[in-house]
Amino acid sequence: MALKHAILVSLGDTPMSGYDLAKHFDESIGFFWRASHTQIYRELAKLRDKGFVSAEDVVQQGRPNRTVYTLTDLGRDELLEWSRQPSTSDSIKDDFLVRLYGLEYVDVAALREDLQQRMEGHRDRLSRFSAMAEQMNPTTVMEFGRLRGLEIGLRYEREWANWCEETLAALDGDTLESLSATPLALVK
Amino acid sequence: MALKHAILVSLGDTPMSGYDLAKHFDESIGFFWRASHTQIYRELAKLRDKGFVSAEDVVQQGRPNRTVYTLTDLGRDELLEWSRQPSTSDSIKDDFLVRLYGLEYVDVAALREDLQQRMEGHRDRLSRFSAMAEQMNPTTVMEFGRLRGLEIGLRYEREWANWCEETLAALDGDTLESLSATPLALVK
DNA sequence: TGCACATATGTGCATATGCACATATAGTTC
DNA sequence: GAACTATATGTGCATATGCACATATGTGCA
Repeated sequence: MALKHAILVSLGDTPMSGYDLAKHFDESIGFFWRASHTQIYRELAKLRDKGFVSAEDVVQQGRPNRTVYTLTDLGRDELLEWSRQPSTSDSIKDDFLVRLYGLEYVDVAALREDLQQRMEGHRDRLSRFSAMAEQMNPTTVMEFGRLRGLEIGLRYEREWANWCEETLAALDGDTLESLSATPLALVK
Repeated sequence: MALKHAILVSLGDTPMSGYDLAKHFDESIGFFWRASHTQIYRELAKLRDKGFVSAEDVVQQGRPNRTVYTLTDLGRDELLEWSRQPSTSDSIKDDFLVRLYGLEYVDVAALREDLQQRMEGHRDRLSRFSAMAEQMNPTTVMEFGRLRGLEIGLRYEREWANWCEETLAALDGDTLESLSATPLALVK
């Protein structure tokens, strides 16, 4: 379970409130581990109880008060220990691919629209990641790691976007209809 | 939630027991949606209660009896309805990438070994998927969908394997050590 | 005045999921 | 004979996770 560790790493950059973390998860580290604000608040309470982070209330004028969390030395130790365990990539779970697997049972028109949406999403993220990667110029170990992470994200989005385009073309054409007639047409 | 639908689709191919399904998930559809046998048995009970599958006890000699499940018309309806909802790709959750994101806090030697393991896993699956794809020769709509699924899986594994190799090379070399001196060395 | 929005932090409930464990039959291997 | 493997189906418990909702402050807008 890395939510805990994703939070600790994020707080290592700079102390943050739960609200800040939620936004941070939406933008950067969220590509590797997404989380909702409810989960973040709950996890922060646990981390504080264990002493991995320290909490400080900050009074604000004009806005509600914040609780700002800081990574402690104990938290750093925890990160080091965690990094020595083998990583466990969470299983892939993709609704869309299950539908494709059972193509005969699904509404192909709906699938097409879904595919279009997907493609646009992948393209958006691809251009966003590209722009981010271009701005990066690693001078530290940390920046090197983040650029590598961005790099795999970029390739992931690129492959998916291309795959969506090809699949859409095959579904939009008469490939499906002609399948029984010319079975070899699909094998490139 | 597609576990339910992954099961229904699988049972559409051929009636199966929970045990069969668990094995099936380990081999084919599991690339898109992994599940443990406990989860499968629990889900089957729910699907039977809803009438999406029918159950039949099969007495065996020499081995424990089986309960074989068959997709019903109601199950088919459910699949169609499900396919009309927009798909929800489950969030990416990768321990390893979180570690890379917080590279300064982790044990790099351990990370290297982990990376090596990952690379081998991706290469194994890549060759397995390649072999499977070569054997496929789609003559039906269903087979077309499955080949497309295999295709994205193949690309996914290929990109990851390559990325692992590059990252390993960077970590094995003196890239990290020389970072402060030659910050531009990493940007290809 | 009322409403939506941004900030900020949570609770309750249902479901998902994994791990350890339980149980039973029968063949194979040491 | 004991241990191990494969078949076959489950339960109990803890944790993870998301959705809906609650609460509080202040700003901008119609």
